[in-house]
Amino acid sequence: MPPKPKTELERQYLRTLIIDAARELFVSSGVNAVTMREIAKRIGYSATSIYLHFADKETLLRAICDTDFLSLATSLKNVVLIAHPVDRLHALGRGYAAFALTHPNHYRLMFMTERAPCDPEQSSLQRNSAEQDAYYQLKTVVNDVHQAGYFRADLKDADLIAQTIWAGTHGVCALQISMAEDKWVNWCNISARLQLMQQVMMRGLMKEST
Amino acid sequence: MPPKPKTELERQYLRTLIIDAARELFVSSGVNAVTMREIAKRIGYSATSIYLHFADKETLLRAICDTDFLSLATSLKNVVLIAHPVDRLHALGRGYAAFALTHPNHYRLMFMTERAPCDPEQSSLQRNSAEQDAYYQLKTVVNDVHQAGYFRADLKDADLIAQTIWAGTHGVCALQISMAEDKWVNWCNISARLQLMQQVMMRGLMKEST
DNA sequence: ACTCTTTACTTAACACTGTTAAATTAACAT
DNA sequence: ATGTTAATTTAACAGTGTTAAGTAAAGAGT
Repeated sequence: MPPKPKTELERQYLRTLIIDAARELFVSSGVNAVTMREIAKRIGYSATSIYLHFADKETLLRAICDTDFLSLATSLKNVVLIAHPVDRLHALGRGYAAFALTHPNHYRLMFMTERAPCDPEQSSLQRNSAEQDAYYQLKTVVNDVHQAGYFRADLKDADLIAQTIWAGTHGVCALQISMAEDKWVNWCNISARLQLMQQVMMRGLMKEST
Repeated sequence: MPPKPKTELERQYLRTLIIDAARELFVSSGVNAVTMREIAKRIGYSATSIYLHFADKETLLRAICDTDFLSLATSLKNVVLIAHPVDRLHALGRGYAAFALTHPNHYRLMFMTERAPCDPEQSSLQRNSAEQDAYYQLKTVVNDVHQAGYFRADLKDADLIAQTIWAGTHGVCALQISMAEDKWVNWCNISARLQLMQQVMMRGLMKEST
């Protein structure tokens, strides 16, 4: 049943219909379970129709990624309401980890999967936006803590500090996601691991107080 | 050209021939480039012959993994020669990161890829061996440092400490491997990131000295 | 010497994948 | 009524992991 010329809005609608179906599939069964034919079946189209909206599977996955980056940033947006900058940093870490562990498949796709490097030029997201760029959010809070004079005197590069904090949290989450079921290691409780990592980061980066 | 009955030794030889060919392929081109047919072509056999030695591709990859776990442990073996336990811990971290960054494809396969959980029972490696188990090596050194009284008083669980140190180093390496090319983030020098992480870990975990 | 079994291996085939080329069919413009 | 255009589908290609069925060589038994 072949239809009529479509408005831009209708195209947009179909586009998000595809993305949503693809999401749903891969959230529950991982990226390998997502096949073009399966996505198509879900939305009642044929597989080739997807190619009218996305150049290939990689591009489609990237589009999912983009919406996920946005939802990560959105979920972290409220930390700016917290008064004390160090508390903000803590909250950011907890929020980030919560996102990673409640959406492991998304997290894997966003930060752990081999993929063509993201080109900020052609992303739908805005860089250095407090609403859309989680890395910018982190860097902002790091800057706040820095300005407030909490970091050790020898730490001056906000990017370096931010990337180290990120790496620490990412390390705990990533190991949890890909190795938690592995019986070789006697894994401790994930909350304990997260908490100690936060503690270690803070103690390691900040001046010794009291 | 169909051959004759083979001795156990000949079977072993062919097995490692397959593993080596598969390694070579995936070291240079990543796991997706490794196809059964391509491996077979390399060693002059047909694809189905591989199934006489490995149940499926997953099992073959796991076998590669096992040899890589061994080579990681081997590369770290010499740190026991270092006299001071804290220096040992440092060296372990550096050695681990060096392995990760010089063998990114292996590292990805070992620690970042979705796969059926490793069952220690049927691994060819020995757990809790100073020569074959990198996690055991780490835990041993952590215990040494603990016994020498360097860790903060509230830190008592050697597994938790070891897993946190691991996560920190893993975080830096993993982000480097999957995101280094990403232009969204203004990445600092990888050595600087590694060094700061080590520093932060040490400062965060150990008593304040001098 | 001739069979018979076992073993190592290959070819053929299946069911699936992403992707492209070639129809098909509906709506619109003239 | 005709032609054009756009949305969609079916058919097909080249590739994947994997299995079933065949083939040929070596050795054992008589």
